Amino acid sequence: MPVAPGQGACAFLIGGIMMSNEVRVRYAPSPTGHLHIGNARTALFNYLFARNKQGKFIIRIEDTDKKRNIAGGEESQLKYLKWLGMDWDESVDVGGEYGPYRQSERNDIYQTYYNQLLENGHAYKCYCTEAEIEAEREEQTERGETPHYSGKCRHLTAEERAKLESEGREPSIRMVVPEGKTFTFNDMVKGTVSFESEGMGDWVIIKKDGTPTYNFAVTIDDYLMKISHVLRGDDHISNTPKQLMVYEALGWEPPIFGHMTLIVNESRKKLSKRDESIIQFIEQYEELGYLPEALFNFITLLGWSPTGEEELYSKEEFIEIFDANRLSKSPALFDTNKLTWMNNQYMKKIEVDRVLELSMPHLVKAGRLSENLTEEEQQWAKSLVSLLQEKMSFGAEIVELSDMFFKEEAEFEEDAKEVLSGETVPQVLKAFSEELEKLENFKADEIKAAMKAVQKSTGQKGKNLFMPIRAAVSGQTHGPDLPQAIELLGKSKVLKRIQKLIG
RNA sequence: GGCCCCUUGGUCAAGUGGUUAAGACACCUCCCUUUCACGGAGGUAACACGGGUUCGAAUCCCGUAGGGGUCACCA
Repeated sequence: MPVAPGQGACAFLIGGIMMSNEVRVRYAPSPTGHLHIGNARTALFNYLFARNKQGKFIIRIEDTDKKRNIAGGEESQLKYLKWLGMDWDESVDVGGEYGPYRQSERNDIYQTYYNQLLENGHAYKCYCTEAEIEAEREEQTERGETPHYSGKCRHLTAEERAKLESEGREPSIRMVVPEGKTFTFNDMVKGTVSFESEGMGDWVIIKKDGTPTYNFAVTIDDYLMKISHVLRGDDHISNTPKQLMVYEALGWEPPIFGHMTLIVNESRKKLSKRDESIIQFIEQYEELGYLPEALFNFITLLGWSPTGEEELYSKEEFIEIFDANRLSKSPALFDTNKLTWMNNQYMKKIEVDRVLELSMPHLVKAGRLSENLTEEEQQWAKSLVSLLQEKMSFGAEIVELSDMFFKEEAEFEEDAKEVLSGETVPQVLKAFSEELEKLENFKADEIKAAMKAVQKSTGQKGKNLFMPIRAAVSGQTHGPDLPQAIELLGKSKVLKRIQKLIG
């Protein structure tokens, strides 16, 4: 069966031996910052694709721009990939047979190949200075042309080169862009995409400082690391022809490319790091007490959809059902609202102890609890979390949800004031406080019984019974299960609040 | 501006020539619960526009409009 160009073969014959073409994909972060949701999604789809195909998932660190690398960037990237639940087969930390996995350690490798390109005439040294190029660009712009390098160093003679070098000029190396050529590839998500070489301009593959540029390093590495599919963000699509021309110049078979849409913000633009409408770093979600499995689930459903109607999946299920053909072609907006809902779905299902773990740091930070709790306090905190668990969307929410339990006095909302102005309220509260006084243990079931007693003695029931009590005790008309909330509040605080109202 | 890509409810989205155009979030209503919440049942709401092709188009083709991406010795 013939295979479409650029499709790559699933299997091919070498010397009569059937070699299976293993799926090898990579996530290639540049350690310039923390793990971003957009990058996390790219990593996630690569991971899912690899695991679904029983292939390899590789992480390569793209640190060719020394100026932009930040301390701890690499560790942070790996840490949060792991936190989200991913694991990998080859990388800087676990090694692998195609290393090194840090581009800054592969300079000698790049050298081999740019020398090859220099020799076969696909690349040349360029002695232009930054100022010269800038001037050229300005001229072109003034003339209304699309700025691109003119290629003036392309045909330098050996003498001219020697002269420029004797002036102390450091060369960069540029790719010779073939004229009148169309680069076409079959994109896994977009279908057939093509670019004309016209107007591209001979681009730099090696900077003056000797380090490779992104498009060059990526090509060499992807090939040498036997990457079978390059699944990356849409913003890389216009880099593809540059990379294709390197593959071609070196006589290599390119991988299959797939360009996934970007995640956009509320104004439908690519997320910028400065965007404040959306929390952008995975680290921040961890800090806020989100669940990694929920985030994993949510991000996977951004730009990809399963066949059925179910939306909640575990990592294992996603691996099972992942199909790159179902990647969306149009950009997705990050809907915080839905993430919140989804995280709550997971929150309701996990063990109380885990919710407690997610909540404690926030209670401590808010000054509600101290770090070292007595056995009794620990128990109380656990009950509190357990009571609020089903309402929590993420850990940090515990602070506002538990507000009423930490205030000496209730703060009354408008609705609550209205409830408390009811005619029958005083008698209900009075009766209730008398019932509470009698209680030995002050446990939820006793409290519930006390309410029952109040109902009998006052004749008030339903809303007329519960709302005044809730409002008096919490200052609100909404909240968690009343008897339990009252138990947690504690006898003295509850009585004090009620007595204050009935004078 | 050049090049490339995209366009189904407010949002995420299913849909691959014939459907009453799924489902989820959000919103609204009702039911359940002696309160609240949970849960359950309903509801409002979409194929950007204009031409073709076809017996038939959200689906195919061509335009138009809108949006986005990218144009570095950044990745």
